[in-house]
Amino acid sequence: MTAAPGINLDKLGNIENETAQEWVYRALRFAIMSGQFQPNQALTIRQIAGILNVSAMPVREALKRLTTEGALTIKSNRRIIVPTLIPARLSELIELRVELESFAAIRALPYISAELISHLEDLNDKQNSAFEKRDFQGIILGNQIFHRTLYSAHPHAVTLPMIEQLWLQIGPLHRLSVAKLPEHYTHDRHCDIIDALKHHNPFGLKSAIEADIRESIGFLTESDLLTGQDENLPLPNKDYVKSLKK
Amino acid sequence: MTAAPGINLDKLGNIENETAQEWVYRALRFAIMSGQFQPNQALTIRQIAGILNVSAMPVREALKRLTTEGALTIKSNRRIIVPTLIPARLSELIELRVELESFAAIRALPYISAELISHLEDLNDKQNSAFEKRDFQGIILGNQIFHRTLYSAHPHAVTLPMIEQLWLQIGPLHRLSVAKLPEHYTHDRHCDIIDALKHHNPFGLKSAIEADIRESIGFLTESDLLTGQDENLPLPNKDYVKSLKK
DNA sequence: TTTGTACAATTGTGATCACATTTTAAGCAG
DNA sequence: CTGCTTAAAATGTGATCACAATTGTACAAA
Repeated sequence: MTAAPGINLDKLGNIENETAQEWVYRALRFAIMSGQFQPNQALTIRQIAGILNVSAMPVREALKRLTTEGALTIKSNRRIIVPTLIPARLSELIELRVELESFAAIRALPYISAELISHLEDLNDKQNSAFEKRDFQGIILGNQIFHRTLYSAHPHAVTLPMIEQLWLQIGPLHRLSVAKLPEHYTHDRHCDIIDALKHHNPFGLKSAIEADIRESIGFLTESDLLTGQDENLPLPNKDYVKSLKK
Repeated sequence: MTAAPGINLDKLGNIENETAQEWVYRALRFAIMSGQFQPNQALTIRQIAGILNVSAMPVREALKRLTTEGALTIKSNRRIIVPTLIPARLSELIELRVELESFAAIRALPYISAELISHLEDLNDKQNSAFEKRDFQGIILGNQIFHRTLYSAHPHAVTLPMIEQLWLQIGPLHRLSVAKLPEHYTHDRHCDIIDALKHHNPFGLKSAIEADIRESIGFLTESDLLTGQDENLPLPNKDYVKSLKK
């Protein structure tokens, strides 16, 4: 944990042969996905470089990559900020999460082994204990590891990178959603998921995944949202269509 | 069109206030998506910089971004190449395309206007004339514009960037698939799509989209594939799961 | 207190250089 | 012609500098 005005950034352990740029990218990605950045927060190259003790070069490449993934936004003045989600966009992201994660789970179903199921049960136990301890970070990460482990069972899971991209885009709201979770948490949907896996039941799996997603963040669409407009949301716009008509 | 050993790269027109990096990114992305690069082809920073007449800096950022999107692959020796798709992976990408594009089309359905439908008909006419002229580039781009226009009808189409990411990943095979298209082309699926739009029929829309995708590239999975193994395909692997078990 | 202006600091971008590693080419022996 | 060694060229990465544009701040005028 590093102290800096407004930026809360962990230094991740180095992987051998890893470039500095890759390391910075992982650190920033981890921070965003676990909800450590606030919406509308500005990220500057030199500041991050100072915190992570590298030159500006690796940082700017990492920021550009995250911008491409929709995790960050470049404003018109070229400043890089954490995007603010408008409700309509968040709603679309959640619908897409339901679609993609159901798809990935059902695709992984044929590859689920008994060992993997017991492993998922372990992961779920850990997350439940994190929940009891009100360890928000543990809840967020535990939930991601659970889902990632499930979808990764498929040997060619091309869907997983896209799902993680959605997690990234919703990331800045994650801390808020987890803080509000106890109000909406009624049933352990992960158990439903595991049950569906045990019975090789694709329909039950799909509905359990959907319920898990909606109960964890779906309620955010109805209120609670920072409604600050973002001038540079990378939205596919009607202007594009109009320009084609001309 | 620029002459260079093995690299066929158009210079796109500049957009006002566009950074050099963004311009290079668009040019490379366009080239990949329209199938101008061969699988396994190496792309070097200095060579591209020379062709586009910019310094190395914008090029490396653009290449990094495309790597993040799965459009390019970094080999273990850090060289950047156009990835070679193994059949299993291509098959997964096609399934995901069907899923995502059906989803995007149905989501766009409520926003379809009469003008948009007539515009889609125009686009389809253009593509058909490109087909008669055996203009491969025109077929590829026309098909993408048709689909992009349809999905963009939704004002918050968060799905479109992901769909384009899939097009990017399949890009290197596009030229091959279009060249083989006449053998498999039997019916104008775009007309089916437009009909479904006119009747506000989501089920017909979904099946038309699916048929369109499968008939355009689906047959590639059965043969024709360069089966050269790629040592660094960014596959979510079982090793990850195993390492979690440990 | 509020408003306006000039100056200083900060920002992202692009270019260039140094360096370790890898690839290619050349040279030579068999 | 083949196989091996060695030198030269090329490559990606990281650091640093210059520059235009933006932002922040201090100070003066109302």
